[in-house]
Amino acid sequence: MSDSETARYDFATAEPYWQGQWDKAGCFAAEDVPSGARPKYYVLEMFPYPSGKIHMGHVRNYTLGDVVARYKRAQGFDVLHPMGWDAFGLPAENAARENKADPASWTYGNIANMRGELQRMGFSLDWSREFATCDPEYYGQQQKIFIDFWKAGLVERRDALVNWDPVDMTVLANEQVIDGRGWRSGALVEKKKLSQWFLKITDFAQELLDGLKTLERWPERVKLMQENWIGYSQGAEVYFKLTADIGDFAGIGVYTTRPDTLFGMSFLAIAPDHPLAREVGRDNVAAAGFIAACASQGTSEAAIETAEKRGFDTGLRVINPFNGETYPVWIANFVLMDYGTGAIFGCPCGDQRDLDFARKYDLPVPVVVAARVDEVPVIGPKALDGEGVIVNSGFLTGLSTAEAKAVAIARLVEMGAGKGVTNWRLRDWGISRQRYWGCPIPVIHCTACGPVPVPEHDLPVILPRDVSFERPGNPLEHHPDWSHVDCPACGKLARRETDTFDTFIDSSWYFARFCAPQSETPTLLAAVNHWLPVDQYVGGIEHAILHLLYARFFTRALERTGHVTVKEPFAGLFTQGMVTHESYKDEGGSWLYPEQVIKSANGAVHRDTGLPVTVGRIEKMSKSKRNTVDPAAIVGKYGADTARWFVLSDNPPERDVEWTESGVQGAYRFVQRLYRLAVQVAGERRVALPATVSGEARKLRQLTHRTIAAVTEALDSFAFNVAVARLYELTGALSATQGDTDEMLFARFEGAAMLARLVAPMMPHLGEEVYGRLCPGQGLVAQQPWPQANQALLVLDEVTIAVQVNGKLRGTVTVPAGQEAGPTLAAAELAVAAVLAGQTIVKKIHVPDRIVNFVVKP
RNA sequence: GCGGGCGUGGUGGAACUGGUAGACGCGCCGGACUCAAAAUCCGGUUCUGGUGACAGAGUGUCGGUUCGAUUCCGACCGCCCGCACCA
Repeated sequence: MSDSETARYDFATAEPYWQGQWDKAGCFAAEDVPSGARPKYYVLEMFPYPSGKIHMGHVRNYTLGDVVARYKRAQGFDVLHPMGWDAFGLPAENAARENKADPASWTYGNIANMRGELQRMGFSLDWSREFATCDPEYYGQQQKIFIDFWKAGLVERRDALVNWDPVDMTVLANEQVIDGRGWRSGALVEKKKLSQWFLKITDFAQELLDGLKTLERWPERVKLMQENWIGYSQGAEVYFKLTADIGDFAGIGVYTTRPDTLFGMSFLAIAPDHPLAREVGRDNVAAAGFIAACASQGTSEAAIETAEKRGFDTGLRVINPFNGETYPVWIANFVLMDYGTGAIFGCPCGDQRDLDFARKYDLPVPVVVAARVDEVPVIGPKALDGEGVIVNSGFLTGLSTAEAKAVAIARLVEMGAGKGVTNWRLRDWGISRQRYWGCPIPVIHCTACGPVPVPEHDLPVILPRDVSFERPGNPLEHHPDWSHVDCPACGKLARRETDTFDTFIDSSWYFARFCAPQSETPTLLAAVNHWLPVDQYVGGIEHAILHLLYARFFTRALERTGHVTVKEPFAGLFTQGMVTHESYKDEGGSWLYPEQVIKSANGAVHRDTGLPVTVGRIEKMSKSKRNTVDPAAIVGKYGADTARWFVLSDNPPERDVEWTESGVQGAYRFVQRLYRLAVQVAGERRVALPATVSGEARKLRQLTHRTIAAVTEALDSFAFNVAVARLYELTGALSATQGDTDEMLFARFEGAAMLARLVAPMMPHLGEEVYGRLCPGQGLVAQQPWPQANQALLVLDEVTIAVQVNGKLRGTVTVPAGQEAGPTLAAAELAVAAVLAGQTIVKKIHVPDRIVNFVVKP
């Protein structure tokens, strides 16, 4: 055999060929409502935004999911593994403004290109389920869902303050406001009150919190982040009477988690945008000035001055219900209007912020918390915000802080001055966006009837394509006639809502639509009933809160409105790390692409100029730093399997992986090595399993079966890098074997065939190629069951165990596996006789098949 | 500030419920093949001392529990992530 010529794996031919074979055999197609009896497994990766090209993050994300999908399929599961496009969003509008491109054409063009790139990776996807969220067939169903939510009381319309960019004439998300200016226009952002649609996620706050406990296969830190975001807190609402009414106000409601410290009150503070503050500002110029100063604080100087607490004494006084004394009312910049009631009672001894404030304005600091009853502490610069004993507090004195909370609340209720309440950090979800490229909100505004839902027979409300991006602002508002419609209720001329949905809605139910993407209802109950929840969801940690929380809420709302039958969408979640790369700068400080840099022993130089290049930090691949590697180029040079193998092999998938050229070359070497091995073994004489297998051949068989067990365990626990290591090991051992006895030929063939099947979830094309050569005519690896380790071969014949003296390794001894203590200890003693000479053995420890330890003294 | 996580060779990392630390990959060193190169194959590679068998040290630092600690406990140092005046 001329191995140098024939034994070169031509991935460029093989990869498309096997993709065609899978397609022809329908390997990855699932049914909406399966007729078979196989158990179901739904694998889903977060679907991509169609930016135009796939990047390495996609390669990693979809490779991880694909390994799971292929592995579960081999284990006999009926696997659903779909793909689609998160296709609405601002980049399409920006492209329209910059290149005069139509957002729809731009988006669908990008999708076509990315679909091709994904298909070249050989992912085991059911492409017949593909959809884009900008398809009217999808977003029309979403409009139906919205109307159902509305009918179920989960939708509200109310005024809200938004970040308004006066140049772009659009609403900005918080993260689009940089130093108080719009990220695109650079204009100073205004706070503007707009009538907006809200989904009542807070109705589910308790359920969303409790539900986290049921998510056993979610990363702890994601659950913790959601828990903090939901922000459960328990406390009391306390009502303070004003000594004199002002306007319509006779008193102020305050939320506190520390009703036990009410006797330690020093002042009451309200938020600058509290209605009472505005009332005070009406005829108090100084107060109005302070309030205005606080309002502008939200912008550029905010970052600098955050720590500085400032206040304004209104001159008003309130009465503490517990001790009847009066306290001043301040307006304070650190009190937030949208948490609790927008007002606090200040207890400087038990709260650091209150203490800072009291010190600054020279307010009293009554001491009401102590470590012990008989010890009244002196308050320095630190407040006593922990647990303790209540002192100087009338009927609460002597109680623990926990007891005092309950007693205080009971007394407040008795007095009619307050009650125990639960508070949440979570806010309702504002879903209106003044944007074009999104799902139209299916509402008609009538001056007589108010907002009216678009009747179901008029759905979908289709996004018009004849829009102009010449003017700033939302093109839907400028459209000559789109918004002019008759009111569905009274028939008079009315106006269509021109806002579109937050695109997070699009991704909040796509997993349910994938179960039956052609359904004429948003979901097909029989299908979602079968497939949901998603068994394994894979995506980036950056979605730990928003997307994953919205999807959890949406699923509960869909359940309430009868669209799905589960409460949690994702039973298992895996969050993968980022793909990183070195960054490079030339002498002028400009970023360089990796392919512009040549590295040698004396440092890095520019490919064209030969000038020195600075090698910078390893950072997440990003276009701005030019440290990107294009998957298409890698696939062209090394093939899809090499790219897949590399992203799996280098480190645990939850961590960031650094893309290195030498690492990829290593992966490519392995591809070729495995292929050569297979060609060699395929050319050998084929024998049946001999009656007995011993010696080297038996050892090889044992390694093969240990590898099956180890790879199976590694895949079950997402330890793909460990699976890779075990496969390298088996390949190395197979290459090293010699001899052509029947037993060796059998052992080698078995090892190679198992290797093909074990490697197939990770490198599916090579797996087919190798399996096809070894086992011609036996079908596709993609349709083979997962190999089972032969238990008899997992039991070792003999073991080499460590022999320690006083816990230090002094030798090893090889004994039959499972041998009992007596003979093992005797052999061990012999092995370390030199060390034991002249010592007295105090104790002999024997852990079967593991270790022997002699405790000695002179 | 609050909450969470992580520290292992030159490097990415492995190590089951405490039981031979460094699997496997990358890099590096040496060798084979070749006119040469590429490709491939073989050997070595934690550190220190020694030609060597071997000896000593070693999983961020210090201490504890144990026959035995990368693993368990305590304190400290460093790095990363999330939230951020949430009353």
